[in-house]
Amino acid sequence: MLTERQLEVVLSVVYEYIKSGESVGSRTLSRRYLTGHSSATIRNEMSDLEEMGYLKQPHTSAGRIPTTQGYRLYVDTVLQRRESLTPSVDWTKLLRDHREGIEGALESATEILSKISNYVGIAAITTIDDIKFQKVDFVRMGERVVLLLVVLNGGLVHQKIINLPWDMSQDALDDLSRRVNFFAGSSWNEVKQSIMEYIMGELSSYKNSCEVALKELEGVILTPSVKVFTGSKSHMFNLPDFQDLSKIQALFSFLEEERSITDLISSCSIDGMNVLIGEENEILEMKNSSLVATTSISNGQKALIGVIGPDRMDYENVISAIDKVLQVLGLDSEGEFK
Amino acid sequence: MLTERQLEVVLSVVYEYIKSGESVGSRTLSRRYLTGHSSATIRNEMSDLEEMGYLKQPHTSAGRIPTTQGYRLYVDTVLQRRESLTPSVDWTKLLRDHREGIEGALESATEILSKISNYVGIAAITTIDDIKFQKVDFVRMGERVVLLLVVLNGGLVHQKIINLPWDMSQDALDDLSRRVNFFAGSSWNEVKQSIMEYIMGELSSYKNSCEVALKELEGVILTPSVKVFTGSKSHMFNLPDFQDLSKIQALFSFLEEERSITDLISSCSIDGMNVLIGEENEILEMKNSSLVATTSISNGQKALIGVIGPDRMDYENVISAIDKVLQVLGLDSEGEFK
DNA sequence: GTTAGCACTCACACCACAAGAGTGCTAATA
DNA sequence: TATTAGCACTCTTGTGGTGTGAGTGCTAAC
Repeated sequence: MLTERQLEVVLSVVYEYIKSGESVGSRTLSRRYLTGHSSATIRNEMSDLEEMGYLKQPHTSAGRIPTTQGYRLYVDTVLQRRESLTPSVDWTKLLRDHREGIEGALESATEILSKISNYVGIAAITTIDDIKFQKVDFVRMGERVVLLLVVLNGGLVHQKIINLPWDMSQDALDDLSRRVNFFAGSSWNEVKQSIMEYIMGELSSYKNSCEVALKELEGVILTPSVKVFTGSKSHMFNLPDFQDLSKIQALFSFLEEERSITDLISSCSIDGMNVLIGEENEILEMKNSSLVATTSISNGQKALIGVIGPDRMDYENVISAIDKVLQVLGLDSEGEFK
Repeated sequence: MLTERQLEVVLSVVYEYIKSGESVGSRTLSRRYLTGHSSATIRNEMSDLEEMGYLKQPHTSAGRIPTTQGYRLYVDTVLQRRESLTPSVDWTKLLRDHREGIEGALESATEILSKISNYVGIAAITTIDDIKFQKVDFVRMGERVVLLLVVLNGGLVHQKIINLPWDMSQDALDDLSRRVNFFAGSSWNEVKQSIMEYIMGELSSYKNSCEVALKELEGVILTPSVKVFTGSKSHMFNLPDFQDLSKIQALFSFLEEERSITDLISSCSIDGMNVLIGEENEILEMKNSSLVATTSISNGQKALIGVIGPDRMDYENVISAIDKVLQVLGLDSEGEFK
């Protein structure tokens, strides 16, 4: 168990290291944070804390930097003490005019988070079980080629090109759409049966094509799909943590793979603020980086908004920034549009 | 005017420099390319060519590297010698062949180009004058909130959230959609008048809201919009041209701004293969980079597919890669490519 | 016009050296 | 017993000198 003073040493090292980016020496601490103690005393404490796993030295005879465990202690303390701070930025203004629907809103959110955190904002939205559709549209693009548009309940729009075995006129397709849309808001399993009956009856001349169309529709609705958004990234080059080409390349190629981001996201199991620090991440490319993100579920969709940055991240600011963005988006309360 | 031998020197320097990435000396040339001449002779030629602006020295007493003018000579020679492959591409076919519509097809194209060229594939599609719509849909998302979906003639899908002054039921919205869709395929100016009349008559109870809705629709249809896609980029870190952090940051932040890419694209005026080398680019961040891209117009849309890389780019490969990608996208009717 | 020869230049890698920051340890101190 | 001052030691970083190799420019000979 840590003494009060030891805790203070760890927190000070983390705080100072986050601020400066350089390893923290005993003298700095004794002058700025623990003014009542000499550097020698603190040196002894630091030595003990290194043995306990909270601090480490980048090389012999350098100052100390936090380990993942040290960051963890800091973050847990911060999260415990957290009070919603007053925003220094006019968020509402930034997000008010997201005219591009939920996807546009998430994209704006990542952009804002990138800007104010100086790290990389990310967001994702995925459908979870028993999603309902709000509107379906079949648009004839050419002979036997149809564009399928599906608006899901939360406002997500999916599009897919499908090929039919037999050509259908736009009128016939409209007929089909109308029939399907009659069930808008019901869950797919309820819908399926009655539509099939209808096809067998009134639309039987297009039976094959309709079956294909509905099969595709079912695929779009039932297949859980993820959409990922990332904010601007190029300012990461300026961080001292990424002066090394290979490090920043690792991060960038990681962020480029949608697949790897969805993996990362799936490790956010807590319903609320998730903080994954450095080595706590399963994924190799993230061992040097951290993820702070909140998840929230509404309308059959799970959304995630967060920030990826170096493990030497300004967790306190990032956490409150995410809080504020969520608040403005209204995602923490209801997934409805205002 | 250049002598035969001078031309050969320039082309050899460009070729060798593209291959090796290091400045090319007179001895290398005399041994590998112009075996009939001594290094001293070539030194003299190089000195002349430097004065003429085709070559330059990174520093005194180093070998020569091409100037923009040198690259230009090389590219023009290559382009002249190339057997012209399928020059025009039917973009509409692209759409049919890909599961995710034209946007998905373009995205795949950038991914493929990134992979096979080792630079960055880019693509863009933009509407040009008098675009026609194929289908319009108004979907009620909440009180006075409507999702507007527009499918343009080429298969581009636009979505936008609009706010109405008065609430409209989904039935009323369907009514409106149906009426608008009656004119699918006509140009907007023809449509506008008759729809307005209809609103004034039969839909007059929703007059205000309908006017707003149509105004927004008009905006979506008439405002020229650009969609930009970029392929994977992180392999660019491996190029010797971007070992400098500041250079690669410049490129990445450039590629991150959709705005700047559209600017770049608009400078591709030739209908066919455009090559913009280094300083030929208007844009500051591209002075060190080059763009190779083809444009083509069909269905009221202008599409572009190309590659961005360092000015020391393997133009020959890139040009044939783009040719090939276009060919595959245009000819393969089953549409699955990897 | 072409070539051999030679002096010169510059980038780069290597080394030694000094300065500075910070540690660990020991002995003195409250 | 806990704390502190003092000191030797370690390691990074920056700097200047030096040697090497690649390549040029120039001149004189072919």
